[in-house]
Amino acid sequence: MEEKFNFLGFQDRWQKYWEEKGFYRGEDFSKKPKFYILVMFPYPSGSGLHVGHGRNFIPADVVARYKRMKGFNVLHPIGYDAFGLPAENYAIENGINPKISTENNITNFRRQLKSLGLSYDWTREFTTSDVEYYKWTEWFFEFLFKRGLAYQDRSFQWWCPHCKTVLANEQIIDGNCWRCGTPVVRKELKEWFFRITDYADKLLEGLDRIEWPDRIKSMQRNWIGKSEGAEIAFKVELPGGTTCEIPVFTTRIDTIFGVTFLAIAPEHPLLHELTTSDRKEEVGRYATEAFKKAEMDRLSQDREKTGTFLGTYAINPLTQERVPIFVGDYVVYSYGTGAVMGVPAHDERDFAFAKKHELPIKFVVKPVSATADTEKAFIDYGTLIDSKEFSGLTSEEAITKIVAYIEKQELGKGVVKYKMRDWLISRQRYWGAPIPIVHCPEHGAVPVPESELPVLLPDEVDFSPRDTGESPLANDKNFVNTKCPICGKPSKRETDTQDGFACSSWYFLRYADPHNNDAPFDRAEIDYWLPVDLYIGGAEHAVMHLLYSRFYTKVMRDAGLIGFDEPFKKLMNQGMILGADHQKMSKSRGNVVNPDDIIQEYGTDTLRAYMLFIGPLESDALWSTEGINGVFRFMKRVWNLFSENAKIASYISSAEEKDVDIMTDKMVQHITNQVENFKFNTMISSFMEWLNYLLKIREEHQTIGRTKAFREALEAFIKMISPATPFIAEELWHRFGHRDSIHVQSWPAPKNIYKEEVITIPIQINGKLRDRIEAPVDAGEDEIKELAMKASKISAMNLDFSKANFIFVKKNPLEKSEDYKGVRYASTNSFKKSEDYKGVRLLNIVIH
RNA sequence: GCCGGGGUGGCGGAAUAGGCAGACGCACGGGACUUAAAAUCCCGCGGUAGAAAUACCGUACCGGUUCAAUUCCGGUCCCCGGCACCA
Repeated sequence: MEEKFNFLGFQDRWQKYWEEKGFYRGEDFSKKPKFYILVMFPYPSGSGLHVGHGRNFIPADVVARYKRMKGFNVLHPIGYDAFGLPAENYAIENGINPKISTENNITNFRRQLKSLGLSYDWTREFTTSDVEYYKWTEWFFEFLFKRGLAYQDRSFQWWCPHCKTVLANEQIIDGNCWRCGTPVVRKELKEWFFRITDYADKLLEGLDRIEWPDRIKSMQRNWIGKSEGAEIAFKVELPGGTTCEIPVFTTRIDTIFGVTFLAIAPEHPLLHELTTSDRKEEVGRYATEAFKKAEMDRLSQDREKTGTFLGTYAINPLTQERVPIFVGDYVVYSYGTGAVMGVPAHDERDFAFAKKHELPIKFVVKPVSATADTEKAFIDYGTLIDSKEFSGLTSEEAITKIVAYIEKQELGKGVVKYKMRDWLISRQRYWGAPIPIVHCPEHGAVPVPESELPVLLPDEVDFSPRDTGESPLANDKNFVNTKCPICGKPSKRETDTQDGFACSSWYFLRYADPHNNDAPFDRAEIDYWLPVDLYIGGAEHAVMHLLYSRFYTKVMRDAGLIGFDEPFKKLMNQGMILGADHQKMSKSRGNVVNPDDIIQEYGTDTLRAYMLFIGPLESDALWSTEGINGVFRFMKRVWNLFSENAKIASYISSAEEKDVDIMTDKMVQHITNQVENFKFNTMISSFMEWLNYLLKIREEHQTIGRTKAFREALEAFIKMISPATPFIAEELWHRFGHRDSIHVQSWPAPKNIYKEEVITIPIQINGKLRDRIEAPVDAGEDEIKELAMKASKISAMNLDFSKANFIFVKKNPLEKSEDYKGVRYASTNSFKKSEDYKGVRLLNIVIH
């Protein structure tokens, strides 16, 4: 009886061995081609890893290990995104400094990551809350500040009453805080922003050059929200006899002849100036109501189009018509100019507003074919009517011509607007990278001199957050009080800290040169390793981390700090692992599965193989105990066959060796293809098929198990499965008598000693499978035709082949590519053309 | 509403680029081994009809192109994700 599959007996041993040997270190400036594979680094929470984390880390590790075997110099690093609220909240509740709890959590994370057999370069590990790291996060703040990309602004911000901090627009999901789900409220505060909007166009353009999922690209495009239109000013005669102008933004300047009113947002600065004295009370009441409503009804879908007349009129610059001006809360102040021209005939919202306030509806664009329906807005492009000299033009033509006209007449201009806002980066919390700014009564916001960085986060602080919109750091007099770097006058330090996303916006660069004390990184190291070749992480960061990182990268490139402007060449989003209740795994739901338990029961290799087998990398998958059992059975069968075969000392020969060799070659090609295409679930299936084949042929032909071909098949198998199941592979490899590690072996290539001689060809009659024949691999069409007509099931059909049309589907040898892309098939519609191809793969006989 | 993705057995899923639908695994049913159970091994497993051979139907639905469609085209329905009064 063979030895039991005792995985715990060798896992730790090999883990130590690999680390001592340093196999997984990325070698700076190696002559080998480099491959940088990165996973989104984890937040080291107190609850440790759950199996869902493996959904990301394990496939990435397979790629890293595969690439090493393919001769690449691989950089596969890991670190911790450690600044953030959970550690701080824990500190508040338990009085333990976040530094301590973070260190403890990381110790646990590191242990768990190692137990998963992940082949990280541990020499490059860092934590964003390390002084050595956040010094450079501060440095980057100043870098942006000096380039005019960081500024302070006092305005209404979204405040999370639970986290007691402001949030960036991207960090509000459906009106709630992205972290804790608490509804956010408006608060007027002076905050720090990064001018990401300056990069809107570059962020948009770069998306065309990177290999990212469409979903993420579309979310970013959506978020940036570029729209091209025109800005045009409407003149207003004010009650006092003076005049002013209200600029409006529109993407439909072709509808300007249909303007019947103007609407401005309640926040509009000209609101009171534009209101006649008899309307002041009413308008004031409306504006106050609107502000209140803004807090409550943010989410309501179809809000009523409320508003009220200001008492004043604006002049349509193209028609000189007088139109009433309204205030209406359906106008978004922060977009465009905060004022819109009301064209009820051609905009649904304006239509609803006009109906409610009994304003005229004037159609100036008619549909090209169908007749106009005057009971609703016609929002499509069409042909202009009643539009003076522009009548008869299509909307497209009219937009170009009217923009040209207003530019010539200096009434307005073509402009581009974005939905994206600047990134609000200050947080009123303790556990983050300090903002290295000193507020001097004379010189204003002054950056701390570079030589004095870092501004250290004080250890002894009263962490309690405040509702005032101040950071707990404001409690620490020693921290706050300082001198102005310019004039030396008593000044106050900035007490807000940076958004955690500031830390993660450049961490992928730091791995190239993680211990540099003189700079965030050395340019040569960056030029060697970056950009990241493959980045794997969750889709929840689509418009946060992934957008911010691209922004940082582009700024650095513009400053000449680095030589590329897109940090992540290829991006993949792993799906989530759902608990037994079909819900996302989380501690609060109580459906988490701890990898420690799984490893104890089944071993790391089984866990890894199951993670790969569970489904396509990008889709969500349900954790199932039955499922992992199936994979465990597979691992045990691998163990039994291989450990038994390891005892064979001398080989005999057998007639079936050729079959085994052909199968090995097929599988080598097939599995290589699957890894290259990240099809890990079918890759594991292929190993199962391969094992089933080996067990079956050995069952049928006792001697085959003792041949060289069989041993070679097992060695190819074990090498190729080693990225997925590194422990069992290493153990069996050594049992096969090898002294070196399996993880420094080369990836197998097909041997191509034998070619298949006979293949099975399916025979269809009128497109339906009726029989199969065995034929020589390069049999000609006539030969196959004869065999097909004689095939038992076909001949039993008594068909009249004289009128039959024979369609031979063949493989095309010309298109067999070098890179194991597999054999490709071409269907051939003309007999003439089919002469160019060899090797019939399918025959369809058409008889009518 | 707009954008993106999807719909295949009881379940997870497979089918590389139009060519054998359902690989592989789970669950289930039957059998072997066992005093018995677990473990392991063998057989079966889309639907309908049939004792069986086999036939017909079948990849959300309707239609089209093709010798051949899960795959391509047009339309419809449904599900998931994102954005949403953005002018």
